[in-house]
Amino acid sequence: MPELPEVETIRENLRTGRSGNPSILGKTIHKARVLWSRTLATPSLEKFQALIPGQTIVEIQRRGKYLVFQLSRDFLLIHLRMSGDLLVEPARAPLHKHHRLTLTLLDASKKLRLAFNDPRKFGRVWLVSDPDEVLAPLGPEPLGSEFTAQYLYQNLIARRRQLKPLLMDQTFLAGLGNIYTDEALHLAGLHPLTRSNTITEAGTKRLWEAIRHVLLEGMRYNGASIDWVFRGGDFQNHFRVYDRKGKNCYTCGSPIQRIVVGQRGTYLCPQCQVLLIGD
DNA sequence: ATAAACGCCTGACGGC
DNA sequence: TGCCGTCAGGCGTTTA
Repeated sequence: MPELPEVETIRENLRTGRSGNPSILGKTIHKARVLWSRTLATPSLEKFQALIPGQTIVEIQRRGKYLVFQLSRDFLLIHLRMSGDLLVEPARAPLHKHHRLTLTLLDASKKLRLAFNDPRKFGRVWLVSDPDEVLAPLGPEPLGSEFTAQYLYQNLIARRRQLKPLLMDQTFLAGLGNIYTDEALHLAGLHPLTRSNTITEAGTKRLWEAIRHVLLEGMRYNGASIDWVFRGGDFQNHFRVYDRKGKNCYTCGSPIQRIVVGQRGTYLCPQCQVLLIGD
């Protein structure tokens, strides 16, 4: 579900507070409850419940699609996968059916609860002393200084993969998912099945700009809110191709096509994104 | 090296 | 109304 812009939106809301709830920065964790055991990737339940109490939330970072909670001693990493979300609620509120892990937080005035809600149970939580134990395999941040058009070109031509699955490979680039990849490829005028080694420098430049553009646009609209997981974003009203099968391309008017690439629904404009057979 | 198939899960939706 | 197939913002493992 959430891709980089949605994760960034959640991070910002947790840091600054939202809808009546305060920021969770500076709060101390009192108790951990794990309601679906597989949600906890590491360590064991016993160690987790022993290590968490007393640790303060110092800062919240993001790396790719991971949320990285810097605690006073350890790091708490959360990946929301397809359907996860993080909610701040009163500690005494009834437990929602889909809550998988909760942390009660001590506030000066009242008790709060940070709840990991995840209907499909794909999300995972790690408590580690070094975040690189989990994050090391990730590729660069698409909005970071390391990710230049030249870097992208060199790495695209070094492989012979289909563009879309390669862009969604988190070890190649960290943060793009199904929606933003389709949006970026359309904006760049590239077919998702294009072989990465056949791309031109000009095509790479368009792709690099498109990736950054759609991510920044997504963040500007606080991410996309689709399906039953509503988080207040608005980017779903600005999709150019995603979920627009049969509707007209805003650029050329052709009907948007839906194909399957790498087992994922893929939307493209057949007029704007022509597959060039090369190499 | 690359990619397909499948598993992990619940829920919404459309067709009959 | 109920049943069934399909689909869903992700990713790890196995197989080809």
